[in-house]
Amino acid sequence: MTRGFRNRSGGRPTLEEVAARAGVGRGTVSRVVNGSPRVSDETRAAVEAAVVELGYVPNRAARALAANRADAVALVVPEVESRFFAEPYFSDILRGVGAALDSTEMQLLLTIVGNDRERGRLAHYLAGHRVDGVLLVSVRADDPLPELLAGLGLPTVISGRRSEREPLAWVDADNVAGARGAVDHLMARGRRTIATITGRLDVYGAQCRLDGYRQALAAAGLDADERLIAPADFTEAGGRRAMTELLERRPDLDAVFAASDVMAAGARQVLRERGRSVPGDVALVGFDDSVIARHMDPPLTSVRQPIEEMGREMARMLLAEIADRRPAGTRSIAPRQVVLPTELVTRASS
Amino acid sequence: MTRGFRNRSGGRPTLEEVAARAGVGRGTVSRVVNGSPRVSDETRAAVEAAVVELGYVPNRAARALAANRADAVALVVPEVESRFFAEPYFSDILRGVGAALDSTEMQLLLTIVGNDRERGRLAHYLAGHRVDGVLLVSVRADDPLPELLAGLGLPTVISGRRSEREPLAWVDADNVAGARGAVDHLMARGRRTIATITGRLDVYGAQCRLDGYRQALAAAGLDADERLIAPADFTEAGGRRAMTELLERRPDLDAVFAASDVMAAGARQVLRERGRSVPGDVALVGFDDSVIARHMDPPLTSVRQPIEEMGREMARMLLAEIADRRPAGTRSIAPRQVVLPTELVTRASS
DNA sequence: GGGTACTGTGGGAGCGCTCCCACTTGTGAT
DNA sequence: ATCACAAGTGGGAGCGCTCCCACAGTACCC
Repeated sequence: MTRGFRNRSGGRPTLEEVAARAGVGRGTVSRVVNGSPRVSDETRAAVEAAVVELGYVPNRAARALAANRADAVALVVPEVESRFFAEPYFSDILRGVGAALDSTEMQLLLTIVGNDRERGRLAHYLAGHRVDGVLLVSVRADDPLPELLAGLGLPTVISGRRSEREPLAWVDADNVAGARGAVDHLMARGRRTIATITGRLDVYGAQCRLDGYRQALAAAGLDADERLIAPADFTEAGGRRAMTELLERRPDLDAVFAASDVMAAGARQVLRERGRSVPGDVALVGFDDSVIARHMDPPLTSVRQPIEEMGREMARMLLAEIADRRPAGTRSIAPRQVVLPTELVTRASS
Repeated sequence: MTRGFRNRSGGRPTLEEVAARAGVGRGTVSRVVNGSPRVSDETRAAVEAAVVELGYVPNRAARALAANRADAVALVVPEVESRFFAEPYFSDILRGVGAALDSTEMQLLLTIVGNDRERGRLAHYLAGHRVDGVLLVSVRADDPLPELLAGLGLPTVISGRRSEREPLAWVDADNVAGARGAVDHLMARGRRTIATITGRLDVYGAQCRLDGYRQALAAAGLDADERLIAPADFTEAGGRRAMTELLERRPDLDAVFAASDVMAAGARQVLRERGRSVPGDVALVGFDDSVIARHMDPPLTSVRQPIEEMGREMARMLLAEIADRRPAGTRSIAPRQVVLPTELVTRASS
C-alpha cells in the first residue's frame, strides 16, 4: 500500500488535502471547519465527511500565524508555588476555568509567578504575543501586574475587585450580601450583641464584608457599637488577638462574625480558653467555607463563595472580550463586571 | 510622533525589521536568535543590539509552523483532579519539570485526564501535533495511554517503570536500594525480627521494595520467614489489616517496614490499640516521606524519593529525546533510563 | 597558479492556514 | 428582458518564521 503523497508533517492531512478530497476549494473547507454559516448544507456535509475520513486536525501554528492570534490564555497566579497547591481556592478556580475552556480550542497556560524575576519573565513572555488574554487571580492591591497587562493591551479578567472602581474586567463574590446574610442568620437565631472580626481593611473584600455586617445591623435597628468591631488580618493569630479585645470590650457579646474561617478558628481558641461555649454562649460564623470550617469543633457555619463558578465566569468573560476584539466579530458587548451570590452553609457553631 | 511602518501584529517587530535595522539578512538574524555558532562576533553583536533596541521577541506560531514543531510539551496526569491537588507528589514533580523547562523556550501544558472521555480528547489533541513530547506521571499498569502515545510516535518519558522491561524512556527512584536501606537501618538499631507490609504487588515499585527488604535480610543472614511478609494495597485500611495479621502470625516481631507512609499510619494505629509502643516495642519505617510522616506520633522514619529531581530529570530526558529527533541534531544518544537514589529520613519511630 | 576547503552571509521557497476579493449563480424587482 | 443584489464559492496573497542553496571571501595545500 503505497501512498504517493505525503506532506512534511508526518502524514497529517492539510486543509488543501481535505479540499481536494471533498472536491471544493481551500476557502470552503476553512469556512466549514470554523463554523461559518456561509456554506450550503450539502457542501458542508461533503467537507465534514472528508475531514472525518482523513482524520484532519487543523494545524494550530498555521492557524495562529495566519489569523494573528495565539489560541491560548494564561491563568496567572502571583503567589508562591506552595500556596498554590495548599489552597483549595486555586484548584477550584482552575476547575472552573478548565470547564469553561473545555469546549473551546483555547489552550490554558498555568503561570505561577512567585517573585519579581518570574514576573519579568512573564512580562517578556506575554509581550511575545503568546496568549490572547489573561486571567488574573489572587492579586494583591500593590501588585504591578494588572497595570503591566493593561499596558500591553491584553484582554484581562481579574478575580476580586481591588477597589470599588476596578478598571479591569472582574468577577467577584457578593461579599456585602454574604456578610449581611451571616449576620441576619445570627439575628434570626436570637443573637443581639453581634461582634465582627474583620480582615485587612486595605483589602477591598474585607471592607465589603464589614459593610455587610453594618448594613445588617442597621436594617435591624440594632446596636452599632464600634467596640464590637475588631480589625484583624485574615490570620489565625490575628483572630485570637481580635477575639481577646472583643471579650474585654464587650464581655456581654453573644455572637461573632469573622471575615474568614481562619480568623474564626483563632477566635474559637480564645473562646474555649475563656470558658465560653460555642454556640451556647457565643455563636460563631466564618467566611470562605474552607476545609477547616468542616473540621472545627463544633463545625463552623460559614459563607461559601462559588469559587468554581467564579473561575467559569472569568473564562467566559475573557473569551467574550477576546472575541470582541477580533475583526469580524459578532460584537456582543461582553459584561465587564459579574457579581456572584454567596451561600450560607449552616453548621453547629451557630 | 508618526511611525510610518507598522506591521499587522500591533507594532511588534519581525525578524525582517531586525535584519533591516542591523543591516544584515533575515537568515543571519535567525541564526543569532537561535544561537547558531556560524555567525561572526561583530555581526552577532550588531544583531543583538538591534534585537534589544526593537524589543524583538520571536513569533512562536511562525517559528512553530516553519520548523514543524510545537515548542511545547505536555505533562499528563491520568488522575482525578482532586488527587492531583491533594498529593504533594504532583506539586513536587511539577516544580522539577518547571525548573528544567524554565531555561527553555518550551511551554508546559498541564493535562489532567480523569476519565476516558478526557483521555479521548487528549488523544485527539495530541494528534493535532500540538506538543513535541509528553511527560507521563503516575500511570497505572493497565492504562492504555502509553501505548497510544507510542503509536503516535511522540517522544515520551514516564515516571516509574510499570514493569522490569519498561519500553518507554523512564526515570524511577531506586526502590530496591531504598527498601534495603530502611531494613539495614532497622538492623543497625538492633532489630532482628523485621516484618514488612507491601504495596499492591502488581505495581512494579511495590515489588521492588519487597525485593529490597528480602535482599537486606539475606545479606545479613537473617530469618526470611514468609510469615513476616504481609501484602497490602497502599491504603491505611490495608496497613491496619496487614499489621493485625502480622501480630497474629509473629507476635515477637520488633520492627516493621511499610512500603508507604499511609500504610505505616494504619499499622501505627493497630500497634497502639494492641499496646505496643513505637519505637520501644516495635520500630516503624515508612516510604515516601510524605507530610503524614512528619505529623505522626512519634514522627515516622521514612524513605524519601527525590520527586522534584525526578521531575527535573524527566524533563531533561524528554528535551534530549526531542532534540535527537530533529534533523540537524547534535545526536547525543540521550539516556533512556535513569534511576535516582533515595534517602532515609530518620525520625523518632525507629 | 589552480584547486579544495572552509566560514560567513543573503535571500528564495515554503510551512498550513485565514482573509478577502473576484467570480458565478440564483432570485426578485423593475 | 434588464438590473441589482445576495448567497455561495475558488483561490491569491501573505502571516513571520526556518531551512537550505548559492555565493563571496579567505586560507591553505599541492
